[in-house]
Amino acid sequence: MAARTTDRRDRLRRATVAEIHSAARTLLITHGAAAVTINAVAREMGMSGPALYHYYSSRDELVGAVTADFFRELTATLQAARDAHASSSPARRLLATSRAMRNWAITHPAEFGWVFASPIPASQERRPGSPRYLAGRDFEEVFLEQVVDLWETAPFPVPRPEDLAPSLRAQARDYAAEIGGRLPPEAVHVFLSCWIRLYGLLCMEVLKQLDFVYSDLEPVFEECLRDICPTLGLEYEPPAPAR
Amino acid sequence: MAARTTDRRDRLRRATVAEIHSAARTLLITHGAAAVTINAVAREMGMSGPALYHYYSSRDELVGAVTADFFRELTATLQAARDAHASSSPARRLLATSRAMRNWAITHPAEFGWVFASPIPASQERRPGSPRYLAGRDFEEVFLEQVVDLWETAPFPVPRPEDLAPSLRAQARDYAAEIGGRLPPEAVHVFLSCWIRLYGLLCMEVLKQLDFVYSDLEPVFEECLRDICPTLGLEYEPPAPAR
DNA sequence: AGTTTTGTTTAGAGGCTCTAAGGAAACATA
DNA sequence: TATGTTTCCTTAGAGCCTCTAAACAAAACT
Repeated sequence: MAARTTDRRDRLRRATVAEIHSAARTLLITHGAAAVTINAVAREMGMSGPALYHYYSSRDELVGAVTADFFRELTATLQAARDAHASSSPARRLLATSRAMRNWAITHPAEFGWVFASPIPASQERRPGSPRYLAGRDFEEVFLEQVVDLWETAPFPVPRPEDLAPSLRAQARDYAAEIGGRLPPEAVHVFLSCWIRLYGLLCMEVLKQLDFVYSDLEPVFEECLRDICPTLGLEYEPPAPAR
Repeated sequence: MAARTTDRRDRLRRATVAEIHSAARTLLITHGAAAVTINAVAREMGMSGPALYHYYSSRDELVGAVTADFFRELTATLQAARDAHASSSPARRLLATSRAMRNWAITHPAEFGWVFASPIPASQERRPGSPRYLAGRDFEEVFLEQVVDLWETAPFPVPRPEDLAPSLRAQARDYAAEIGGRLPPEAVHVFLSCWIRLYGLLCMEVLKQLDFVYSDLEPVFEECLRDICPTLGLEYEPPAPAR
């Protein structure tokens, strides 16, 4: 039976791919990004180097696939946080989602750093259609959808169109179209302002650009959240104390 | 005469070091960070690879030295911008310095990216005392000194100490001590909040983390400046139009 | 049973970092 | 001026990497 054996092959291939990713991740965590080489990954799983080229056509492609994995894991974590607060207020839900993001970042520093200070920046894997790109979209969507929800139920204040710089307005309009017009350009701009602050802070934390002064950035992060809340018309609430 | 010939040797050595840095920079700009290898740099200047090990004991050390170069160049640019506005208001001076930073970043994307998304993150060159570390200090100092000046002539509002999270207060106090007590901890915190926003935005721009929506970040940067100004008790002024 | 597809292996070309050993020039000194 | 020393640079090579090519085993299809 063609279908069954194809299935079986597929299963084996999938298992191998999973093992490759797992080996790569182990190497990343234990020996850093530079240690994730085709040869080392193969060695880790008792194979000889060139065999991996039957699964990925280059090291960059492997890196991109692993990155997409991490992205998806982060996205799933965010969705779980969101769902755990499905019946809370939008403010509490968005705060929980944001905190889940930082929590994943600091509990998975190697993975987060790998994704965001990617060793493979402008090359192959950032083009539309790549696994990495698609995973990034889904990630972003978790926040976007909550802001859309917010916008529809309790619209936050936005600047007048004429107060936005022309080039900014054009770019916001393009993006608004790209997300299916779920937000008007001005609301897109507010969303992105918040996003930049949140995301920027995490990137700096993970790139250790603030080490020279702050080692514990949790209160800085909370302050950032507190700052952002009014922009989205939300009421800040401190995190639930550890239980 | 011993002194003269030693001088001569020193001069030659310095010239070679300069040529090494220049070759490395050319490679960085034209072929990206990965192309800056010991071998390629040597080849670029008609030498054979191992010769470079008479100047730097490892690739990492060369990378660190070049990074420090870039840092110093950026710092000099900032100082020039500051000095060009020596007689302007503190607000105008600080805005000019900030804009000079972004200007250097976008006119030298390879160098800025090299410095901030450093290919050599936690390793050797980030320890205190390294060229890279010292250069980073001088860089930071350009902004710090202006904020100190501001604090002394027109103190900006700061949170009450009891409004800062305890761990934050402790960290701010340490840093305040490190800069010779020129700012009280609360003012340190305000300074750093601004710094994080400015610097974070530039890092994200240069890491192309915002490409998915904004390609021209100039207006976003201006908006960030406008946002920061009141925090430091300054009046925002738009940039002088290009002449 | 024979053919194709798939997964793997070894061999190897060409790159990299970095060490080791040797030669040549410039300098210091008798 | 002749001799020793320091400095700079070379080639050789070990060991890592990516990636290609060719050979071979095994499973799947016909």
